[in-house]
Amino acid sequence: MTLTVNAFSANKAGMTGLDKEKIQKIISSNTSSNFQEYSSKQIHRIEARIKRNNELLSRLSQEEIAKAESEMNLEAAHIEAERELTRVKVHIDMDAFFASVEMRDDPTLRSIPMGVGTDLMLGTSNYIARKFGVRAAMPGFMARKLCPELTIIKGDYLKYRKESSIIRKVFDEYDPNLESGGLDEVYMDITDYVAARKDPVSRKRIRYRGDCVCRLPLLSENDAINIVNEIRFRVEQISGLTCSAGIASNWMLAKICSDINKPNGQFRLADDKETIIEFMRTLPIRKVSGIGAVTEAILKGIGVEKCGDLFEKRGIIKLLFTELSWHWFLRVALGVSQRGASEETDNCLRHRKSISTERTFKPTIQLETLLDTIHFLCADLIESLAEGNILGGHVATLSIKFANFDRISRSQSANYRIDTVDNFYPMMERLLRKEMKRGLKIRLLGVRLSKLEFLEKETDATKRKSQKSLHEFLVPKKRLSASTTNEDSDDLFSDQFTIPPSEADSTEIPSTSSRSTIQCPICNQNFVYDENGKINSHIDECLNLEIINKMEETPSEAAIRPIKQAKSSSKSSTERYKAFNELLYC
DNA sequence: GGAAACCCT
DNA sequence: GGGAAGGGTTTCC
Ligand SMILES: Nc1ccn([C@H]2C[C@H](O)[C@@H](COP(=O)(O)OP(=O)(O)OP(=O)(O)O)O2)c(=O)n1
Ligand SMILES: [Mg+2]
Ligand SMILES: [Mg+2]
Ligand SMILES: [Mg+2]
Repeated sequence: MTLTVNAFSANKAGMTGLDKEKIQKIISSNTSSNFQEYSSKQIHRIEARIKRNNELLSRLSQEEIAKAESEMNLEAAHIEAERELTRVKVHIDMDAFFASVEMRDDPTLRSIPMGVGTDLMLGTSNYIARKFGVRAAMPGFMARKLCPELTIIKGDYLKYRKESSIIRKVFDEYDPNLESGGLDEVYMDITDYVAARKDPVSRKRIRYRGDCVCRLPLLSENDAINIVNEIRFRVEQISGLTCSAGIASNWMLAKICSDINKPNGQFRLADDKETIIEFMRTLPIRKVSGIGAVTEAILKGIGVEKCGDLFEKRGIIKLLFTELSWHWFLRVALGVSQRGASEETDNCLRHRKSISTERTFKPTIQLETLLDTIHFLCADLIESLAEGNILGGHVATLSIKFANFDRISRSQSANYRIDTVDNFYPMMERLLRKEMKRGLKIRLLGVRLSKLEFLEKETDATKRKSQKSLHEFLVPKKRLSASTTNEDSDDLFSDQFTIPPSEADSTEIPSTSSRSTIQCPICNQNFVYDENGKINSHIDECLNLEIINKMEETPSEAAIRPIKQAKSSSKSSTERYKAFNELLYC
């Protein structure tokens, strides 16, 4: 049996038609034996699972399988009865997000292959680099072998986070209850918006600063496709960044669709059962969010490669997997989202569940240095709590990665609130000392707080959506009504972008207005009405200035960075973190 | 409750 | 020579 575990999913956007053999060769020939052993261990584990599955399978009688299959048929009928085809679900995902931001801000990067990250790891790459096989989650040094010309930019996480909040204001207008999946993507339900928008809306151009591409004013139609085009267009105007969208009757499908015409494109999957089932029939399972490298390999081990196979093999699947899993697999196969009469009473806004920080460094066994490292990590984490209105946590976890890449975690609950270095560090120290007895070199340490307590302020910014679980992906949670969502008082664009769908943007000159002067909605400067071009370009500049100001509002020191070194306010910490800093790779 | 193995960006 | 960092859920004990 030859097992393939694809660490990288096949055919990522912008990576079709690549010489995968050649790329794989270059990757393997640059893999250290250390990492190779780690990968082999992973593969062996999966092989063992596949073998076990096959043994279980060989002991099953045809009757048992037939019975399971008919039970699945029943289940499928239930799912089918709940198939929801009337919602307009949209997934929007920024194109090469981190890389696009860097390209926007430095024109010299626009025409060359580049990646964002470090020599050790890339967070993403631009589409030029993808042609060489360079992609997210690939070490920078490997990427250089594939593409010697590659420029690697160290990212600025704070910048991306700010960018994320800027574009989200556009999405918010179309669905105030949108759910976020990471910095660069959102899940929306624009059914109500589409229904509410009766008349075409004309919007004036808002040019992003710099020499980005600008387009003419937009006059949008009112169907889903045009509205999503409009959303993407406005995102580009406000940010200078492109995105791609998927439109379908549920989020699982929409997410898959947003990748189809990436970059800067969109795809709509028709909302009828036949189209959906045919779409799923030939769709590689890995495309589904929630099916990763391991599940792909395990399913392949029982002959499942396409989502359609999940239905074909439903009998054995029911017998080999947990109920949650087989149920979800079945829904995936059918491409079904349900929206039953019984909705979860549960919320849709939720607090984050944990906060963590970790560092990779040159493997060491020196206790002092390691202790200083966790001291730094603890201090860093405690310091970052305020930003998220977190008071502290009741569970502290130490994460260790040994030189051979094996990872363990050790956690401890407390009946008091862990909220200072003084009541955090000692716990971590104790846990670390215990594990040091193994006498193994360590390459990463991390600390985490969970069971968090929050400073209860009614600001939505402190809350976040839960990650969609297998089940939730297909069964949407009940949404808050729009009226329960508060306006951010410090929202720069609150005047511009909270206008009901039927009205035009305030950046557009009201055609019904007979006033002879008009006020810039941002700086309140007055303009004579017929100086049309003048006010428009003024507002452009004003808006752009706002964005720039906002970016500069928080100094780069303030929050998360991709790689943070130990810096300190006091001399003693400078000394304390010295050895640790020297071991940091970046 | 704790730990590991998945998953996602 | 070198393989990240942040967050989540599910499963097993
Ligand atoms: N393993 C990963 C994957 C992603 N990211 C970061 C960098 C990406 O820019 C951003 C968004 O992830 P996407 O998966 O959406 O990838 P991109 O936006 O970069 O590219 P695409 O155009 O394929 O969406 O998250 C990361 O740090 N590490
Ligand atoms: Mg993206
Ligand atoms: Mg994304
Ligand atoms: Mg997947």
